[in-house]
Amino acid sequence: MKYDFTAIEKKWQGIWEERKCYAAQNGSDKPKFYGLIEFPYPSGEGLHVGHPRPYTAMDIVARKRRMQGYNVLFPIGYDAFGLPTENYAIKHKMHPREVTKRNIARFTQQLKMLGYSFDWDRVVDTTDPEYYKWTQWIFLKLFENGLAYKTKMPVNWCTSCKCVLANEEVVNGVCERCGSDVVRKEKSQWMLKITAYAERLINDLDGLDYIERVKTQQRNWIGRSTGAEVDFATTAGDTLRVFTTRPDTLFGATYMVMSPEHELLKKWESIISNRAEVAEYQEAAARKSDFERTEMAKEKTGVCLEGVRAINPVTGNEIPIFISDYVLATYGTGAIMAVPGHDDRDWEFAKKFSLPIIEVVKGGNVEECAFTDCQTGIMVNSGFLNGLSVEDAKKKIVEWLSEKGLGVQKVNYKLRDWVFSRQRYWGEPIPLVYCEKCGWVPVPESELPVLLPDVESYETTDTGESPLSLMEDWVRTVCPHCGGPAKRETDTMPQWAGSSWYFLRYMDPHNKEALVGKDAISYWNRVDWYNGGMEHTTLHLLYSRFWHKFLYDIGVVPTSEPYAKRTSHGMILGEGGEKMSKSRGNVVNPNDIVEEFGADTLRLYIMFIGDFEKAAPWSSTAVKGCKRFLDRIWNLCEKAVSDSGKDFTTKNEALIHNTIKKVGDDIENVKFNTAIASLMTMVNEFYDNGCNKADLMLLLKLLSPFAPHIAEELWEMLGGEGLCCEQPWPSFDESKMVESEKTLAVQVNGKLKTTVVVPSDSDDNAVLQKVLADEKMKRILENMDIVKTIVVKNKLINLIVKPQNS
RNA sequence: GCCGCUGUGGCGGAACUGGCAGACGCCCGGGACUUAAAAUCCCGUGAUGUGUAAACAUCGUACCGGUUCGAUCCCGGUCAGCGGCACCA
Repeated sequence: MKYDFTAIEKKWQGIWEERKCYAAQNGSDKPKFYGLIEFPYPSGEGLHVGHPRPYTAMDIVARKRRMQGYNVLFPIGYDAFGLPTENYAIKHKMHPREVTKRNIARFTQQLKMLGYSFDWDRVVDTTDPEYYKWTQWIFLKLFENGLAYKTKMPVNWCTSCKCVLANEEVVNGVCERCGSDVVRKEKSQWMLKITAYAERLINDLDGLDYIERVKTQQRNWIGRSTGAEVDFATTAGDTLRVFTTRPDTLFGATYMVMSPEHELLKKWESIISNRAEVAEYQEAAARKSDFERTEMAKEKTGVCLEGVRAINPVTGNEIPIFISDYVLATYGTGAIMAVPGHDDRDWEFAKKFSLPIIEVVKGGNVEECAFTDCQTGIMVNSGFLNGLSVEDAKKKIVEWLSEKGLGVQKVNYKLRDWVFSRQRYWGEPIPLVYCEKCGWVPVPESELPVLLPDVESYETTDTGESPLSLMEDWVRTVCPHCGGPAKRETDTMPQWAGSSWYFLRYMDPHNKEALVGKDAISYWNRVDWYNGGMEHTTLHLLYSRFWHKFLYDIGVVPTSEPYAKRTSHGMILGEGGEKMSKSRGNVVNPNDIVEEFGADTLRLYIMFIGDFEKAAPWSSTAVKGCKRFLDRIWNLCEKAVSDSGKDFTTKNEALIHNTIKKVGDDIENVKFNTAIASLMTMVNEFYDNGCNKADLMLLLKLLSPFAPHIAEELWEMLGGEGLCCEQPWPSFDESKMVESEKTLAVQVNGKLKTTVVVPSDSDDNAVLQKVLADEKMKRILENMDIVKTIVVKNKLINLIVKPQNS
């Protein structure tokens, strides 16, 4: 009989579904395991060959855990709000809901085709009102707790999407999604105060089992720096406050710089004598996008304020104040003290404007360039700090400043609050109404969800308002507080909203009373293992940690972190090593692979392709190797059935036990490629030295997480009881892992000469005698004295020799 | 500029804690089976050199140097590539 993968895969998918093999039990006595993958955005293109990489990986883990006796929650859902769907709907004059429904149906069919052990009774869809009701509920709680606020501010505006973007969505000055220019625009926006959680988001990383590069990237993004705020008196009478990480260099501060947007400038308008020049500079800066501002970074520009000067608190010197766009309004206090001797930017600026440069940390030549390598060193030209180390100087100056009431220690973060409104249709409506009398009022919980109205057109408006703003009947409402006339908020939430808590809903997806029931959350607790892409590290992963911490604070969830463990997979590249994309025409469709080779081969290949954590190029020829491997197993099993009278003996017991251990360990360490390689080695061994039925059944159990369909079919063919996927995971016997004989490397002066076979754990002398008896070694050692012998047990022997009589 | 990662055959990639570099797979070559092809099975396959051959020698993990009996692995330096952040004071 031939390996008819198409029929076999259909057959077992049907059986698994019918028996509900993969349904998770809430409140079971078994130990629980919650494995999570990032739910897909159901795009119109359907599943891409990149999707199966993380899915198969976690499916393997989930299947192994079930065999190990765990009650496993391995869910799937759809992150279905978002712009591509909306744009497609506009173009084809369909309702986004219809487009979404169609795309989800396609994804579901494709995912089922790959044989994933998802619990299909727990599917969530972020666009389902039963789901987004709770997204809105969380927003209301954030609002009630002062973590959602509306403010007029310069925002990132995508010129093509006609929509506001979060900082995290702007990449190199362009829109992360469409690549169009992003400009700054003053708009009134809903914001979430993620900065209030900056410290906890950074500190709590320490206790998590995340791969290091995820932690590093999040730390960099949050960007903590410790320093001090220092107040400078000015001749105008006002205090100019700055943030610095180097208060120790205060004696070297020879001028100040304010951002062009600094609010003191308005106040000083009347006393600045060159206000026309200042105003011109401010306007020019405002016209530039953030991107242009950084592009211009090469050449420093600025204007010196005439009529106001600052006073350096330690030297008492009057120093000039400049405005320059190299100082950001949004970081620190929007003003700096410039220490040109020890900061590249300040140095460059000082040179251009001929400002004094003072060395305050010994070690460089500040006339040549700024001496920035000064985290350690000795203070000079610094009055009462002279002779101190940088470290001591920092302490002393902060003490001195706080005594005088001129400064305090201060921690700053790069992280900004999260711009949470979008001017688009296909998102969750923000559940607030605006009343002239009462201001912003939350929609009562009992009235959730606030449903998306059916609009005629989803086109973006020319005014930059949400399409919902044109639905006057929907917008007009009554104030829940005073009953007077009020208007609904017409902006919607960003795509990241629904994905910030979806893993909680999986625990209890049909609950109508709460986003997750108390019993469900106390049983499942949190995600044990979450695998996802690096591209979400500073977006979804950070946002969802933030929401989870908030939900913890208000008592909804029992843990302050949502995910105990985070791993990440590399991208699947096109055949030539380039990124797979429609425009390059190198996209591989999983349907084609499944049709030609079967889902098991695709699953196996996508895991065998290379290091899971690194990018790997697709190879259409290498896929065949995995198909061949399955064919070889198929043939072995067929032979075992027809030769059932004969009893083969397994010669290599150690190999079997080593393979069990290796496959198990490799799965835990996301080394799927080497796990498969060791299964291949095992099969090769069976071909060389024979095997019996029991050996094959053991092989099938190890294979089943990787290639579950063929494993079931062959399990049945060999007369196995029950389902292969429900067998206990094989255990290994440590004592049987050691081989009776070892092949040792024999080196002379560190160079390999030959090998010898000795019984395991032979003592050093026995090894040496064996080596000395070897014909080849006799030849080599002729006329040589052995000076030293090094033996590494069961591994190698190294003889250090020198010629005789020398 | 700063932070992080990576560099191994024709290709994808292995190598535990410093101990036989190249597992496993692809490609390629040879053989068996076949009328033939495909499929399958068996053998070979880092480079160079010597040898009819079995075999042997030398070189080899980006490059230069160091530590060590022994280095893909540790240390110092250089080069190249990838990713993140980027005027964050």
